[in-house]
Amino acid sequence: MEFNGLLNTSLDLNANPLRILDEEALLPKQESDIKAAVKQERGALMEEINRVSAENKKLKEMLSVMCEDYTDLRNQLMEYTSKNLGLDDHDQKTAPRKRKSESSTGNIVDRTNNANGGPCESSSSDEDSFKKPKEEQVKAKISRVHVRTEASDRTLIVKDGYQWRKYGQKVTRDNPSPRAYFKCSFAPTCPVKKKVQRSIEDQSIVVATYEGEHNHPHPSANSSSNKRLTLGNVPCSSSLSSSCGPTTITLDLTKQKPISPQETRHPLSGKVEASELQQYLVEQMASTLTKDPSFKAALAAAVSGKFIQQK
DNA sequence: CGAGTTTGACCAGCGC
DNA sequence: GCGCTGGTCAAACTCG
Repeated sequence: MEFNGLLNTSLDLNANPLRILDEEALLPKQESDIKAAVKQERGALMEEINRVSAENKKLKEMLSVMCEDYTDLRNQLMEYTSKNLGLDDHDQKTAPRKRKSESSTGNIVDRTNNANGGPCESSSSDEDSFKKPKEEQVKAKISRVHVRTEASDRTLIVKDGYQWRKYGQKVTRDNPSPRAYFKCSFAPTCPVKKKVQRSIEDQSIVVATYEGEHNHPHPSANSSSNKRLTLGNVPCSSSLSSSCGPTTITLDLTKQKPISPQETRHPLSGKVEASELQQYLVEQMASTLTKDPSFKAALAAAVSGKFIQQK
């Protein structure tokens, strides 16, 4: 995947000495020592340009390596996902019985036939296969969505367009953040449940786990709001973050930038245009980097360090 | 007043 | 069998 074509990785750090030189060239200077000093400064600045250019090139290379790694990982995920779609039954038969929980491995069970299809649904798991004999044959589809919210926002609200009724909240053992339980209240017969809990690793990320399939149309199918998180009948799950667990998707709700309708589909749904995906990812990466104060600070320190070295 | 939320109690599965 | 834990229930409460 070629991201470089989409990215202008040049860094304008206001370090362009030519502007200064142009101004200086306009000044009438007759003393030869001044000219010599200017010459010397020009040489130093040209050297600085070379250094910055080299650094820029290095950063470009790093970025392209990152992009290649991402592409590799993505391809591996796609292969893994497509392979596993047919392996669920076998895995379940050979697996040991386990407690009903996704906490230890992060795995989430999908015991149905993946009727949602496509690379979005995935994640076979061994657990849960022998327990709950009274459980219905139609076991709920389970998918997981990671949603990035403002860190200061302590509410456990994931706006996915559906209407939810909270029926419980519990503090779990392995996460100090409470877990909220929701039922779909849009249709009385809708069996879908949702669990929402903040990520233990990153409190700004809310993890929403969906169980079941809505038996009614999306309530906001015609409205533009809430479309962003709606990835099909049940919010689509796909992830690069977990190679063997449930597929997940991380969405950044802290950005208010309007998005095009194409972006409402998950990039890995297989139907989205590759160029759109590229652009989306590049925007996400750029946004993340520019928003990161530590990245900015490190960059500023590196650049200022270079200037100080010159003096 | 109805719908939604909160929260303590209860239940069932699991490990020891 | 007991204790721990996650999931659910339902009465009390809040809010529009």
